[in-house]
Amino acid sequence: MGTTQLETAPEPKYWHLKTVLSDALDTEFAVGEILPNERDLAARFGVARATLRQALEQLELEGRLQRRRGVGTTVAPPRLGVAVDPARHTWPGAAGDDWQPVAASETDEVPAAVARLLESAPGETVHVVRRSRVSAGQPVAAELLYVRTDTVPDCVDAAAVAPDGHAHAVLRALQALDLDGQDRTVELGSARAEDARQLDRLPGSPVLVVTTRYVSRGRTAAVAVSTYRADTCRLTFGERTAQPVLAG
Amino acid sequence: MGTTQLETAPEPKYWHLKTVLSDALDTEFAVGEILPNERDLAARFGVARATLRQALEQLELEGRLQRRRGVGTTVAPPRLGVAVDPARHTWPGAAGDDWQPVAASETDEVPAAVARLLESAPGETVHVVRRSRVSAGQPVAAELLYVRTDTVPDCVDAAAVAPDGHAHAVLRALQALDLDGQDRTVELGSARAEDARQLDRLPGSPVLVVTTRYVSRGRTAAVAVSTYRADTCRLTFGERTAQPVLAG
DNA sequence: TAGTGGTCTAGACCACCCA
DNA sequence: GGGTGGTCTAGACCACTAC
Repeated sequence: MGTTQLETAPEPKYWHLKTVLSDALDTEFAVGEILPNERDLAARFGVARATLRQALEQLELEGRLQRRRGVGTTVAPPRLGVAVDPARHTWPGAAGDDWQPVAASETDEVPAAVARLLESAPGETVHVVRRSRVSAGQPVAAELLYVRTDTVPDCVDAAAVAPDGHAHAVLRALQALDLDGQDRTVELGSARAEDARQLDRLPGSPVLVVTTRYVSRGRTAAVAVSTYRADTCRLTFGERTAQPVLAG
Repeated sequence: MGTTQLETAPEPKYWHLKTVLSDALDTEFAVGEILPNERDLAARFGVARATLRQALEQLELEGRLQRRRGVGTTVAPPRLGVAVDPARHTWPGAAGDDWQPVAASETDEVPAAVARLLESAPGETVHVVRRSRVSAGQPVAAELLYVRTDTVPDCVDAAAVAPDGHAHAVLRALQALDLDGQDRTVELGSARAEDARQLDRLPGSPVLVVTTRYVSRGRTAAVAVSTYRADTCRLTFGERTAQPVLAG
């Protein structure tokens, strides 16, 4: 055994590539700068395009790169810190929140997980309000807010009154109720078609799914499913919002 | 124009495959059951293995599947709800927390983002404690806890005293301090080699990175970077821990 | 040793953006 | 129309697990 090989870890090519590219991004590129195209990069590193893409995908996942079909690959700015409920225990739609209602309707198509949280019977209809959150000029999150019909009884006819009045009627009705509290979960998901469109991403892009439960009079009155772009967002809890990022 | 084609959305094959597989998982498979291998599945659906894998990767990302090299692909159980600080404002290592110290040392290799939070000078050494979190019998998170040396001055020599005493000495010293508060961020990352090993995953697997800042006497005393398995974990904030999942 | 998922290749075509 | 990233193919070999 002449060859002393300590830890001949056969590091995958794409992994090594990712490291090299990551270092290059730190030292040789500025935010917003366009990288060479994938075919050229692959040739330069002597790998197949698929392998190069595997490295780029990881870097995009970590928020280091931004890729747009027909345009190119650019160096992404640091992730945007977005506050998830700034410790204000308020209903959605309260004065000063960062969401804009987009549409609203009444439906009985409630995802099973949401129906369970709402304690709604199968087939029971609920209000559903689609909202959008914009921060620093770009869309960061899409939301579906599910509200039990019986918690906002005054809204039953309000929908018919104004063309876009339904969303506002529901949100306004919520403000009048007591809010006992809220709790929240965060998990990884992939953007469904409609959310992806709203977030200006491709379907299947990684997203952070925040599920918020609003409790009133000891019962779950509403459930919000908020879908944040995982590539560009850093969710913040508490006071801090400024600092950049650690990922990867 | 005889062909009336409303929205001929050319849905990618892997996307459609994902939908089909997802439905099949709901109706025809039980948790823990082993799927046919990738080559057979690809043949059955008439696609290349790479395409089939693209669908499987998404389903794994959403926590629906679990894949292990040399073994096979199994149906994953619902994601595990793990509480991220149950609203108890305590130092890490407080009685009853779910973390186990693994190792500790003093180092000056502090990630830039952490150094910024700690307000530590470049080259300044800090204590770093590696911890592990196990829930329901499986590892769910790996953590690196960075503590300013000057906030726990009694630890300088404690490290030499006991073989594994360093970690405990640092954690014990923290308990004696006043804790003004903490704040937190959550973002998507990919597991680095050491974390991946600790989490029983491959390097690069998607993880949820929780960065917690501990403030004492108006200064940042410690920063914890906790890396949770994104495929198996749902982070919970607040009281709720039980309910299953919505993702994808 | 046989079977699994993980990596990699060298092509091809498509959808999209912009000049 | 030319260039970009996105999808897809049909192979090959490797690393790991279990028998």
